[in-house]
Amino acid sequence: MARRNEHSRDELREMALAAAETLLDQQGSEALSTRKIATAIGYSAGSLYQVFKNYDDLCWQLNQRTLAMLLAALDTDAAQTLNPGAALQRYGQQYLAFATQWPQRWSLLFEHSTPLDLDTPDELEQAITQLFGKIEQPLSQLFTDRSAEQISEAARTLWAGVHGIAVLRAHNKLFQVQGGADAMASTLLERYILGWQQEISA
Amino acid sequence: MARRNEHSRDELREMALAAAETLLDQQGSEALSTRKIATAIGYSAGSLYQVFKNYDDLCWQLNQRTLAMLLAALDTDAAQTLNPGAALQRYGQQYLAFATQWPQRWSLLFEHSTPLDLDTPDELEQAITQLFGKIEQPLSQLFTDRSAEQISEAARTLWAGVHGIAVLRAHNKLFQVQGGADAMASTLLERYILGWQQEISA
DNA sequence: ACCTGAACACCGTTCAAGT
DNA sequence: ACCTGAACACCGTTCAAGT
Repeated sequence: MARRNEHSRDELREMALAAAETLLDQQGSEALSTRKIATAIGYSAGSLYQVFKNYDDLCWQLNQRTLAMLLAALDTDAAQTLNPGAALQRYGQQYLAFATQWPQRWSLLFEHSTPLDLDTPDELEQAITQLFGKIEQPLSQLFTDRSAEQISEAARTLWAGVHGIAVLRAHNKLFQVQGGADAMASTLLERYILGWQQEISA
Repeated sequence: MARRNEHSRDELREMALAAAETLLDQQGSEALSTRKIATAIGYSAGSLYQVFKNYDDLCWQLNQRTLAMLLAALDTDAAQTLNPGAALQRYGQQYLAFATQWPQRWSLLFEHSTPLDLDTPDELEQAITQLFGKIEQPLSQLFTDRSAEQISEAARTLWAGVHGIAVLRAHNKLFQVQGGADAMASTLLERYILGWQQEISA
């Protein structure tokens, strides 16, 4: 049957991704399925394969959108008006706030691992580089006489640290204190920076 | 058919968990299934429900075993012969090494989230408390005049930080430098401690 | 060209029926 | 009491057939 052509390929793709995001937010990644997405937009499951290579590809496209949202949530303009230390603190809080606001999208972004592949979408890599760049900027203001490699390693370390706090909070059961994540991220950043300055002066 | 009774309940349970671990190590959590486990031990899938409440329960029991292994991998006896800073460094390296050696079991432990449940196995909570205790011990040697709450928060923060590094390395694509994780964990611990000492003396 | 519905090979889970 | 095999309600994916 059928030859509806009511929607262009791009429209279909957009509808599918939007429906997937709603399902993801409401029911979690475990409950997400091609059949549910198709039903939600009034198409058959087979139609999705016009627009997505497979389910894995669909997840990557979701993750790309999530990463774009995350980058937008890290407000670089406002950070640049602050002193470097405060800018880092602000990024950390914004990162934790994002993970709180979009727990399911954020989980999919970091837990969906493509099995043994060559690809790793190029646009995703670029977005991650952009994310690190944001953190490197205030760091290089604070540590002017450190090499780019050292700044880069510190940015990755601090981001991993805040990420770890967000991960453990997202999976609950690891902190009894409820509002502790913000304070933990704050002291992590503060003490790391203080400690690094100490190293330099030594 | 059948009334074999060749194995006791405990034997069946042990066989199933061992087979599940092998499948998990070889094919990852995505490919793990009750049907494959049952086939591997020569039983029907239905038999597993004698011994496990459901698939989720099976995963929890796997995770409990993984957590016991992890605790054993953090060698407390040896750490106590070291100075506190070195002991923390050693725990960090052992944690990263464990995540490298058992990537699939370690992933399941931290990514398997039980959906909206009341339970959270008690034994798991206890094991986590034990894990934090190991980190608190050297920390309280280094910071004798800090409260138990402050030591506890620092232990959780440092562990979350090292965990974040392990998570991002496990999912690749976030670090170009390959051997960087060990160095990152090392500087994270060192600078945090140095920074905290700075705070105190201020 | 676009879309569907049936088909295939998988899931977790239950339960009547067999020993 | 223990265990199975069929059944049920789901999956992702493909593809002949329809418009």
